[in-house]
Amino acid sequence: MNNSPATIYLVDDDASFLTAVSRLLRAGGYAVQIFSSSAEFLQRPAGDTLGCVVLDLHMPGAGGLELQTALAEADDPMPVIFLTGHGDIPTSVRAMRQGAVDFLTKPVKKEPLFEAVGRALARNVAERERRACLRALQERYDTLTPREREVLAHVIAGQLNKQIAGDLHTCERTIKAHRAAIMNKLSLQSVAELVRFAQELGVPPAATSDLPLEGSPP
Amino acid sequence: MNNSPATIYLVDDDASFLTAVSRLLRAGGYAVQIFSSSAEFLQRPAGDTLGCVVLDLHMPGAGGLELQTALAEADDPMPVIFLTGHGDIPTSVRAMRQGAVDFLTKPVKKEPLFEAVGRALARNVAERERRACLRALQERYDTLTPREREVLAHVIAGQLNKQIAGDLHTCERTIKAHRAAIMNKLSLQSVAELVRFAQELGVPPAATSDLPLEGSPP
DNA sequence: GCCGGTACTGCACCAAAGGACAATAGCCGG
DNA sequence: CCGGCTATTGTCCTTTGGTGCAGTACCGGC
Repeated sequence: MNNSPATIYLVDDDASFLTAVSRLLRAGGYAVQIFSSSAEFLQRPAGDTLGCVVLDLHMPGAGGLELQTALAEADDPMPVIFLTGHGDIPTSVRAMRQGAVDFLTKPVKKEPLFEAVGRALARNVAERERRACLRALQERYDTLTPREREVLAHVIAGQLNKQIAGDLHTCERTIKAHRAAIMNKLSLQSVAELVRFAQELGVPPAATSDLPLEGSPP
Repeated sequence: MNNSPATIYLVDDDASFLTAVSRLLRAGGYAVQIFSSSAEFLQRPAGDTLGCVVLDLHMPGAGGLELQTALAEADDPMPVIFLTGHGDIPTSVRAMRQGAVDFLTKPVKKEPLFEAVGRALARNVAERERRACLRALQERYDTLTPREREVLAHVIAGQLNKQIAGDLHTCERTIKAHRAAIMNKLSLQSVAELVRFAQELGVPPAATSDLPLEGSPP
């Protein structure tokens, strides 16, 4: 199943524990990188590989929860598994609420660890896929000129070319030109696809001055 | 803040605990209903009020986690808070993973309980709003005839009337009629709105036989 | 100063969508 | 058996959308 290189990032201040767990994980076919503090982990070269983080809770400097918070703000956050010797229920609850995949206690047995790692990696795969997809869409959107984006916003609001022209103080023909450019650049065939495209990216529809009154006031 | 009647459903097999906590919650301005077992709670008259559930973990019959699972399958699930005397970390993790709002331990202090209840109710409000919105949309969708739904699926796939007619083995005029009926019944003005409508409801676009080949093969 | 990109605009033409009016056929309940 | 609903189809006409061709204007860079 693991044809792509999955890396487990182990962060713990207990050296003997690091070696023991890393040996276990490597035996399971994972690449492992070890860090003895939060700071050390945060300074790692920013590789963009599939992986997850296994965190101790109590460490000198920033603790596990702080590190988790810091990680969550990355633009490509990896799933976090806690693995600690001195956990309590409130802490585990907080960790889970902040999105941890699991919260395990030392000494850890093989099966729960591997089960958690498996789930974490599965989640990371899904998230990465999702992000890659969004990035691809965003890249296409970025090729649009500012004016085209305005027109796009009005189109996905369901406005007619005529209305858009009114709102943007220009003529219908111009809107048609922008519209054609938009569909070309995004290589879409229909308004339906365009709406879904924008929906995915969270592009908001234009505030429609869409009162069903005939004729625009001067 | 609580102008709508929020009800807390307390489920615990310890009678003295029930009275103590219910008194505490009532003093905080909540309506409270108490149950001494999972079975008793599940047999309550199905009221549709704003509320949340506070569950003990260990009870005769179905335990808290089982009850949580059962609750999650209701069509109007209430948020769950665990409140137990004999919890451990793995159980709290499981509870949180299954969507619990919080996992508290006895004896419980006032602030964490009220904080959890507040969050649970806030979540319930948001969920109910969301569900009400979806129900409203679904109701409108339900007024469509089967044929109209087929047409809808093709429209939101971005197909032209002509193509839809081909796929449904009928003529373009008929599609236009259905389309008009759809827009009327749903009181929508544009394809863009229609696409968003369908998206919200999770109506899938029709599998488009949309190969850009001119002329349909006989 | 010329080039290229962006925005804007006009005219003409065709395709697609939508509304008005009308009609046929099947099915169901009273 | 009839009236009402759904599904279907037709014709005619108008409005919208999309495209080709053409031309103007502004702006930043080589």
